[in-house]
Amino acid sequence: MAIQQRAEGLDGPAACPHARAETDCAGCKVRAVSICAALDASELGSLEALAEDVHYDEKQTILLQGDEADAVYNVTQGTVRLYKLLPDGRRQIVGFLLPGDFMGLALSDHYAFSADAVEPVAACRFARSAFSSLVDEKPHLLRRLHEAATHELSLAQDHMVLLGRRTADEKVATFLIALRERWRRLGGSLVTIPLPMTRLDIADYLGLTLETVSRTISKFARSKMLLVVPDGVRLLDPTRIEALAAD
Amino acid sequence: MAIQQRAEGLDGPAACPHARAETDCAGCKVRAVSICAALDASELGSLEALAEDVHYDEKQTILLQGDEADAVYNVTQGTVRLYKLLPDGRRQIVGFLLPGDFMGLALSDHYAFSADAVEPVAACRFARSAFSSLVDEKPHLLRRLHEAATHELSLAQDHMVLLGRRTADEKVATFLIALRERWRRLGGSLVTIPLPMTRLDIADYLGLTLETVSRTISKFARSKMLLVVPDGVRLLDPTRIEALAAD
DNA sequence: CGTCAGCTTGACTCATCTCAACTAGGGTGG
DNA sequence: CCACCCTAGTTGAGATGAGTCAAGCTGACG
Repeated sequence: MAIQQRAEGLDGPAACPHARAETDCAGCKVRAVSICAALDASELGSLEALAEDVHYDEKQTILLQGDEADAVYNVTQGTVRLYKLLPDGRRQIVGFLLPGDFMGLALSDHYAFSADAVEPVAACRFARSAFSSLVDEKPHLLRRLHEAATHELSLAQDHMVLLGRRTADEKVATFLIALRERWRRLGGSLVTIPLPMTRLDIADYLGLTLETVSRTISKFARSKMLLVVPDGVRLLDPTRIEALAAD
Repeated sequence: MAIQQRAEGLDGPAACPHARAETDCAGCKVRAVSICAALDASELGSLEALAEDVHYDEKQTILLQGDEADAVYNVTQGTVRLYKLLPDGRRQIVGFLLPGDFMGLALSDHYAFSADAVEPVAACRFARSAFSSLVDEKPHLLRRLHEAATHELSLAQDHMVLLGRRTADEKVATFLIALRERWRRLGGSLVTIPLPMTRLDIADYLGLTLETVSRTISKFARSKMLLVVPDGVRLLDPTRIEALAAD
């Protein structure tokens, strides 16, 4: 089952956040879908020299908003939530990272959001200064980074539409369809959508409460649009969900 | 008064969207705050050769989502709204552009949003192909573009927090304080905030209805936090508004 | 076997929306 | 020059989608 597949490959108990391990870009499963695809074999070598393989446990913090941005990351396994907090604790999740996704596009001095592991995560970590120098040397890597940033910006604008103008039903449906598409690109199923994040995570991503998310998913299940399975949902009538998610 | 200042300088009745006019980058009032600040005098010359001075009337469409992206723009005067529409007509404004702001950061094939003039607008228009070539030749221009894109992304994430997790009062207060800061950088007043956009525009930016925006502003006025003036507001008690906008 | 985090469901509340009436300017044409 | 209209804004009264509070369920884990 697709859900279990994602948990495989985590090499043993070495889930320490700073485990040094030899990085193997050539054999990297997510290279084709990541920033690294911009590089040729020799450039990959210089990137590999910079990379440090790091692992994080479920719920472990990867970085905090406001901290000095001393590294950028490329997620290779697991799911990461990126979020911002208001002073009183209200949280808005601004995105989920899946394998192949890059964190730290801004190359700025301080992180603009916090990040932690939704489930066990593996990532390539690059010292910011070294990565930044590499970017300065390789304009096409910068171009790729810029493309990634503007793609992110476009997704952010789509998410604004969702947060500002869509109903709870539409929000949940849109979330499921978009997530299905992302898993599909990573070789996932078209009908079973893994949901490694909690209902609260989904709620904080969609601008809802966890109860509303739960009720909405239950309603979809009651009307036979989907089936709730452990750590995910299975779409029974994708057409109706897609209709709710339209545009 | 700051509000009238912004209307000045529009050269006469030539408000046709494609009026050719000699562009004068060296004497440009918004150069220091725009993308163009990345260029030296000689580079400015090659940019100037590409630039076309265009004007738009109030409410005039500048570009439409989905259209082939044949140009990028730098706004020099006026205010532009960027927005996305849902199939049933619901609208989310994803941003307002003020003088100095760049439109078309993505350098992509098709526009991701629509844009029209809130009030009379003047802009420098660059053919995308020519601009893209210039970017390829000048890595530091690309770097500047990337910085602008990641800054936009950061603002977009802040806006997600606002849309997903803030109350109507907080939304309006945050909008006013952020807009004041933007006008201030352009030499505007600290107490009078010009609001060239309608209540409906503000509502569609904040994920509210125009009635809620109007009521909220009236409430702020009733509690002596601000004074409603023609085409804007004057802050009487900035501290309390800032408190509502905190973080 | 008890505890606890995650999830579901119900009953009730409330912030915001909807519908509607009314006011104030600004522009236009008779 | 005034009457009309149209857009923008304000305000009220009532409706409602989503939130809040609370109880209970379930499976994982020590």
